[in-house]
Amino acid sequence: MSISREVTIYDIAKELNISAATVSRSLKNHPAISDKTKQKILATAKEMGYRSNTFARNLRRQKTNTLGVIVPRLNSTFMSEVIAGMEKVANEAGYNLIISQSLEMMKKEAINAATMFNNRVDGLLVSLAYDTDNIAHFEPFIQKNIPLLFFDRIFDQQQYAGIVINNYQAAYEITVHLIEQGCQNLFHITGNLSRNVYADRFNGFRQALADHQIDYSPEYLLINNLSTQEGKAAAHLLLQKKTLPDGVFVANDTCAVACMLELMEQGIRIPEDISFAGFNNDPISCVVKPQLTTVHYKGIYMGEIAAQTLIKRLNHSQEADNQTIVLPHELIIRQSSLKQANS
Amino acid sequence: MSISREVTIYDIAKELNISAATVSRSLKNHPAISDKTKQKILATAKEMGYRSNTFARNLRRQKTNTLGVIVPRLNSTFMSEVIAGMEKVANEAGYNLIISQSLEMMKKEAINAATMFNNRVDGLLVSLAYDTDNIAHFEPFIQKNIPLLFFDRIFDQQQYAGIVINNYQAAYEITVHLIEQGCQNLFHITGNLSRNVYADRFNGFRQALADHQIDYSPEYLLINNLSTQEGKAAAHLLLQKKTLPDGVFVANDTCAVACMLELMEQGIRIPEDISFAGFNNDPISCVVKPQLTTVHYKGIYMGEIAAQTLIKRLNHSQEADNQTIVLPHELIIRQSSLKQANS
DNA sequence: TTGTAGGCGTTATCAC
DNA sequence: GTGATAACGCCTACAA
Repeated sequence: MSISREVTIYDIAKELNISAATVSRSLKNHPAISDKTKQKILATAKEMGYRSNTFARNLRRQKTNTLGVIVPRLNSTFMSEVIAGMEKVANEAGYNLIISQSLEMMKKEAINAATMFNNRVDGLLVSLAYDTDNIAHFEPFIQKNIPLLFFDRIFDQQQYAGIVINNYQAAYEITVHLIEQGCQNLFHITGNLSRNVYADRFNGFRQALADHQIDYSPEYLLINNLSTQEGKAAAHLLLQKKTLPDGVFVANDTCAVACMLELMEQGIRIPEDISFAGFNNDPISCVVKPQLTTVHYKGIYMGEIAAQTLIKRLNHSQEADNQTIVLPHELIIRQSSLKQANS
Repeated sequence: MSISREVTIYDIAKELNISAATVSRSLKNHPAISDKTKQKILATAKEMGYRSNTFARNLRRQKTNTLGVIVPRLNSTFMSEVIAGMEKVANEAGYNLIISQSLEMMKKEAINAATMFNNRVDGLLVSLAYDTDNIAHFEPFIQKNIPLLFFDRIFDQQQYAGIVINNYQAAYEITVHLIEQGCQNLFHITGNLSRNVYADRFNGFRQALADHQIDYSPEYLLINNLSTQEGKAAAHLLLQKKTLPDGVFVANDTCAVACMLELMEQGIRIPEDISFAGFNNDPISCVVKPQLTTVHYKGIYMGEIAAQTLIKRLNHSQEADNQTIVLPHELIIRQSSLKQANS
């Protein structure tokens, strides 16, 4: 099967003995063209198998109708929900999504950003990598006034627009809940404290302790990458302590569940000996026994809002509000993972 | 901050008093250009903040370096792994990924396909929607000889290239395993039988029964959308049966776990009363108690292979083998969900 | 209401 | 080795 040349507006024009300009206008439904001409052109276009050439169009209009997305990892429950939400909104608004993952490395994030820049994305949505400590690699976007929007893992809330939840508040609430269940000896497991999500959760945790006259010591903090492996390791670390904590708040569910299961394996009773709380409301959190108390926030929704906000900024150009948007969260109390309820 | 015009190869040419052609060649490291000139050009290009214009390039070369991906849903554990794998391979090979979801609707799948076509993707990766019963909407790709590759949920293995696992074999094996554990009264829950994955799993199931002289009756088959809700509903349906099955094979883990949990809620003992087996090795399958026996196949790997295969076809043009590739799977036996082990 | 013409930034083909 | 030039397909002043 030979690859026939693409049909262009010139071919249509020639076929109908009119100008290419008229064809171009008709195809975009320009008001100045008579209905009869339009009709005729649309018909022949379809008949000849015409499809508009996005590049020529982009080249001409200096616009791509494409949004770039950079996330730490694509294969996490939360992130896949976010992406799903973004795709939905973008698709409905006629935008395409170019997606890439930094694999939690600032270096790859920078490379991805450069690729996005060269691909002339109209706007960029970013959730930062684990070790990103500056955003020089996004400078080109800022300088060229290409809308840049962070979500979830944002950068300097004051200076750069972002979509987040109130991690501080959520952590505070869930810690208070643990305290109200009778925990006095609380432990916190979280990620890199230079990422807003983890720093905020940690601060919320500390404040809750302070507000309830519970001492905090650095001994009660463990920083790891929040993976299943590290959760398991954390369990063993806990077991080596002189006094076992009676409550553990982990900054994500994956790690919380891994830690919980390993402790149970080692004979610790949950929640009788230790209460647990996680973060994210991952499906595993309600399947595990005992079920895990956690913080819920809707990934799909965050993705939708992020895409909407970016697109709005694209349309209304600069004057759109550059505020950081804080989405709601919700405590999911699952009594079975908490002390009081079962004792 | 004013948006300055983009730097082009002409600007560089003018700056250095050479021709644009030379600049173009230098930037692509053409061998015919002297090292000295190259050096000079590269330096000024960087200095002037030049970035190549993808559209102009694409327009000229009739190639986009972009792969399209259409999946049923982005927010499933399996699919996010697949996408992660694809992104990795594509990225390394210098391709971008445009991703969209059909939300399990053939109609949306068709719209997405049209968008991909208009965006001139160099190739297309597709996992079919729940209700897709023909692939007329991919005809334009086939006619234009644009490589089209199905994965996981493929179409007519004989005629169209695809990446799959041997669903038949996997289902056969897991069913035999249930039988070997002592199950005599087996039930199967699966999805739309016009999708290869579900049809094949069903056939494997039936063959295993036949090979072990176990009767099969349509009463022992339930077709639903394999969601959590339907899993729960399935549990109640089972409870209404005159005789409870002693083994259930569900075509995915999500539904299997939901069904299991609901049955346990209703007082059924797993695995003493009913053995369970699922499919996919979703994280929840090893967190749930009792753990679920299941079939594992690596989403990331499938994504990588799919992208690699497509890109290979892109490079070696037509003569590449158009065979369907069957990837390995693995039975994950978790004794606790199976009768014999505990009884 | 329609047509003309020039340019968007690159690269391929010829020349030299 | 390097330069001139002509597409690639579309859009949009400006003209008619």
